Amino acid sequence: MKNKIRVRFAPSPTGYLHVGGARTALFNWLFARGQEGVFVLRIEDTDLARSSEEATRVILSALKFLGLDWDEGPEKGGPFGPYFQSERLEIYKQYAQKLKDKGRAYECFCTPEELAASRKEQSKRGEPTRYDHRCLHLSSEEKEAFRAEGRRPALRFKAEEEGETEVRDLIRGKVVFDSRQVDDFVIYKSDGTPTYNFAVVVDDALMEISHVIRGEDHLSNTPKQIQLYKALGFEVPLFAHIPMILGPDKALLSKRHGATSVLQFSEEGYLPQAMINYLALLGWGYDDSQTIFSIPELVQKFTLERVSRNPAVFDLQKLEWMNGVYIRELSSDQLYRAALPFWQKAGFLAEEVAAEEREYAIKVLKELQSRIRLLKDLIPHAYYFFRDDYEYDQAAVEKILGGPQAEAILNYIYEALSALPKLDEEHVRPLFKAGQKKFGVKMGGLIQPLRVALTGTRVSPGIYEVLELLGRERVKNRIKRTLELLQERK
RNA sequence: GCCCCCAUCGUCUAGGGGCCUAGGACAUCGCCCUCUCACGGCGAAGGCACCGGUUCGAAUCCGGUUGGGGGUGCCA
Repeated sequence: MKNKIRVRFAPSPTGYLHVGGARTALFNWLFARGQEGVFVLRIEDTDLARSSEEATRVILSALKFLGLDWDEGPEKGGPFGPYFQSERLEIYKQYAQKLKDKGRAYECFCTPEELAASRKEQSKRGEPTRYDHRCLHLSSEEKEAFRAEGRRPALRFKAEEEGETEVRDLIRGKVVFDSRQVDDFVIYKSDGTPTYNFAVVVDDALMEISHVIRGEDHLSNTPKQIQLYKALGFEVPLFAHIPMILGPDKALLSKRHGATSVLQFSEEGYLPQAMINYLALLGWGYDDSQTIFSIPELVQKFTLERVSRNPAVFDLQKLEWMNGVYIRELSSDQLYRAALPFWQKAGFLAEEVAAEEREYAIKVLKELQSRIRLLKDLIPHAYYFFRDDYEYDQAAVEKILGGPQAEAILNYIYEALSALPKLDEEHVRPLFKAGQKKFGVKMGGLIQPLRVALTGTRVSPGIYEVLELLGRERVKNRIKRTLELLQERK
């Protein structure tokens, strides 16, 4: 069981799961699934003030929405638990003590103000900002004096004084840092909780993580962590730092660029397959021609070697396009199930849907399927299929129904339709043909006024489909209502 | 300030010395299909940041410049 591939996703529950985190989770998941490895989920909630259970729940449900299932972690357990850092505090304490015993950690009584002043000085002199070792050789008397002042010490790691620290990165190759860049950083805060850099090393080592796949923002901190691994006698894992995701302005993607929460995308009607496919393509590519990948295909084809090194701009338009692709791939039953919550929310369908209504809904969906990119588009696009109280688009009324013949045309269609045995293309088409001659217009000259009358808009599925779906009663009522509207306008 | 990473069409990318007069996808524009809108089909425009090397030959290798991103916290 040694040398088994184990990866982890370790979010801190301080908010929702954003697309950057989702992409990191995805790459870990793909790597694990493709290598028969284990995907661990660990919650990094050491910052009690900012972490919440609610955020944890939201993150879990976002991962579930995407279909990124974990082998060990919350709700699952596993042999390397607990998987919440807040439940591992005793463990960190032990390893901190170990460092102290080895002389690789020491108490520091400096105040934040003192540290800031020192950094400012160093920066002014053009030197790297690092801890000045002020508390490295404190005598017990000096420590007592500080304690008497009421100062609580933090614990600092005694970093290496010289040499180089190498990060072996599967995506970037060997990255070398001058060890002097690594200062004596804090591993335990004065409030008695471990810092990120310390807890992450202890956890990754104890959980036997073989590959640390995470955002590039962690690359610069990696030498610190490697020094910790070595000081603690742990084996150093392999790293893979994946590029950041940026907004259109090339700044780090954040809320101010719009929706970045996975669950929010779900609420707007993005499909998980589309999210996965799009996210996979942000920072990873396969060959020169393929952009649509099924999830099994991604699992099979994903490799860290093909992850790109440069940051990627999040392109919402491409995601939307891709969502449209996946919507068009859905079977009518799948599409119905996806649409149901949206139409129920809009009041188009009841909680319990009768068989007949379901059948009607599926027919409407069939017409709308190629016309939408997000499930939420289904609400405005389907309004007139479910409700009679649609509004008329003013521009459409002006332009299409404003002509001198509009009333006559609608009257003609009203009469002609009433006489037809069935409102399908076969029966209706000849009627339009005749109308063309009668009014000296093209097909559109008849169809557009009818469309506006029936839907209130200039955009809809084909007119024959609309007629058939609405049925004779509704069609007649709507034409009549439109004619009344035209009367009023005079 | 110091350190690290990165650099191919507007965007995501293919490319890893000659197969490149640089390929694909989204977006844009045009044409076709057509009752509108989509879908679909066809086509166009658009890029190797710059400067030096190395080489018979550089998008590809090396160095520098510039630009972007990240880190530098008792946040993660």
